[in-house]
Amino acid sequence: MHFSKMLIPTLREVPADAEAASHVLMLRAGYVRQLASGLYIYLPLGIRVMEKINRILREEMNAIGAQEITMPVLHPAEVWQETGRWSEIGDEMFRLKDRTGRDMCLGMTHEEIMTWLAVREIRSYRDLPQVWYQIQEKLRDEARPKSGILRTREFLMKDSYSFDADEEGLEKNYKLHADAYHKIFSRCGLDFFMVQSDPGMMGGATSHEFMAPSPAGEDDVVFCDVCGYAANVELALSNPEKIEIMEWEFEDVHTPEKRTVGEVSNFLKLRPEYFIKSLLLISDSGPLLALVRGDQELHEKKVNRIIGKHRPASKEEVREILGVEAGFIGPVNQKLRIIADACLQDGIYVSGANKPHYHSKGIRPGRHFTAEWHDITLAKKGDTCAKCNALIRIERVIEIGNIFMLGTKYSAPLKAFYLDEKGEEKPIIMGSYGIGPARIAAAAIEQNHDKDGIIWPKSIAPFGVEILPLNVKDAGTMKTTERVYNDLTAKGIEVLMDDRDERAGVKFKDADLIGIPIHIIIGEKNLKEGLIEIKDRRTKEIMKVKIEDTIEHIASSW
RNA sequence: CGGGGCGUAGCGCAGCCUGGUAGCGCACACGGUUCGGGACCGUGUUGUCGAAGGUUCAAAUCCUUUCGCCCCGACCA
Repeated sequence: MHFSKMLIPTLREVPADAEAASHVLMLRAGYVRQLASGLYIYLPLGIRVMEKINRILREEMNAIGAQEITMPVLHPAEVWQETGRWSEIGDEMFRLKDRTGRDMCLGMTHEEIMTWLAVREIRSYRDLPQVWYQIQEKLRDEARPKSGILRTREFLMKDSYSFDADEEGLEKNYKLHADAYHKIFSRCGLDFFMVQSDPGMMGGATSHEFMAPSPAGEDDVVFCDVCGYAANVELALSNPEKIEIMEWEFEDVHTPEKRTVGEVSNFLKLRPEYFIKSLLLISDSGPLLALVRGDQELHEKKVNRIIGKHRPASKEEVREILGVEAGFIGPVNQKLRIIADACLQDGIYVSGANKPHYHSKGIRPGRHFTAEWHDITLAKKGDTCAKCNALIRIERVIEIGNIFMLGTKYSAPLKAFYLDEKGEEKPIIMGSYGIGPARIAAAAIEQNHDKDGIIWPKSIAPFGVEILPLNVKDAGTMKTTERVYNDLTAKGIEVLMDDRDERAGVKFKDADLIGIPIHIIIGEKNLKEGLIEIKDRRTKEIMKVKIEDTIEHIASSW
């Protein structure tokens, strides 16, 4: 491919709207352009990268017996109404009506439609298992598109769905997908790992996410380097730092105008770890008190799993329900249901005395109050592993893939049943598995770039080699360039030739920005000695090689 | 949806506070010199100042409304 014939609009300056490294570099190097918030145009270089990634996806999916099909992006509402998600999902779903007034939506995922197909085409246990996948656009009206192509409103997704007769079948397909995903992300040159995750609105019991470490990510993951425990902080279990137990006697202490843990802690000269933070929550079944240690944060999703939908009470509600101002509430003598973080079972604490401007010191959990004990705090630095007690690590990551065991969540309401060997009707057991190719590309850049530009892993680079003839007006240079270009092309290596009549500096800068892993530099001085240069984009090391040995050198480093 | 920031030439920005003929750099066009890390000199082209309404003799600038984009948070199959 000739550079001069390709649309590669590189930018010298950093676009004002871009923040994340991958976003800045994809714009500057001419891979994408933004149409509107969360909507991107992929330019020729961008398409090449996406196609490289998609090819790897297809190869690995086909290798586990998955079959590619395609699904419409426009869906009738009825299918989504049958599973209840039409009403469960809010503004994130793009909805519209067709000309006859029929409710429609744009597909944000395809469980319903895949199941719809399974309902019609799978009758017998003999038809199972099946794994179907597609690489198609998904549309979601994201509350906040961000970081370039990392979170967009329209995006490509490889989504596969497994259909099995029983749980063992599902587990097998789940494992096959987990293994395939490991291969896919390794082949794409990513640093990644698999963690336990919260199934969220997908439903189902077990799910894992594949995460690529990067400061541009949106999730935090807890790791234990000792036992290997890895989980999204959305559900990660951990033990807060242990504290020395103080043998205080129970007493009420005057704490005028001191309301927050910070204020009381300063006033009494006691570390926040010795406080119980009492929070009044309003759930569907009424008000209740949630207790966490003073240095901990309540984790809403964990609480959600215990009491269902809830919200924090307003200041007025606290006064109405508990009869005291928010800063002075505590667990002692409460008639409300109390859920408390498990770490509070041990120790002696300070908390609100349930009367204005007083706190109680010497509160002994179990004696002065009782509660339902759960892990309801957000895992944080300094906590120890819930499994092996080693110190945990927290890392920021980009979610690049996920796998869910769905069970019968979709097959039951949509009536996707099959007949087993005994002629009994049973629901199909399903799994769903997603990968975002654009996130692979973005994560690859986040993990592989330097101040000069992108450094693509070979497997997903838009071209294998870029040739830089420094002076296109020199006949000798161009003769050698053509020769090398043709030889490499004949070897099946994709080559970008910078045939523009530009100064050498411009070509070097653009080549570094674009990030093709190997550059072949052809200049007049070296040519006189029969040499060309091969440069490694990552290390910037340059090797001078005889013209006739070029192909061999490239091939051997492939 | 809450908080913050920004919309002026293709890109990056100044001008706004204190109203008075819209600027700078890059890019682009032409001429010349240059030619291995985003060259230099000269000449030139490019704008509904996001939009609407208002105040004023006069609005990029002040006021009101509105739209868009970015960041933080909430949310995120």
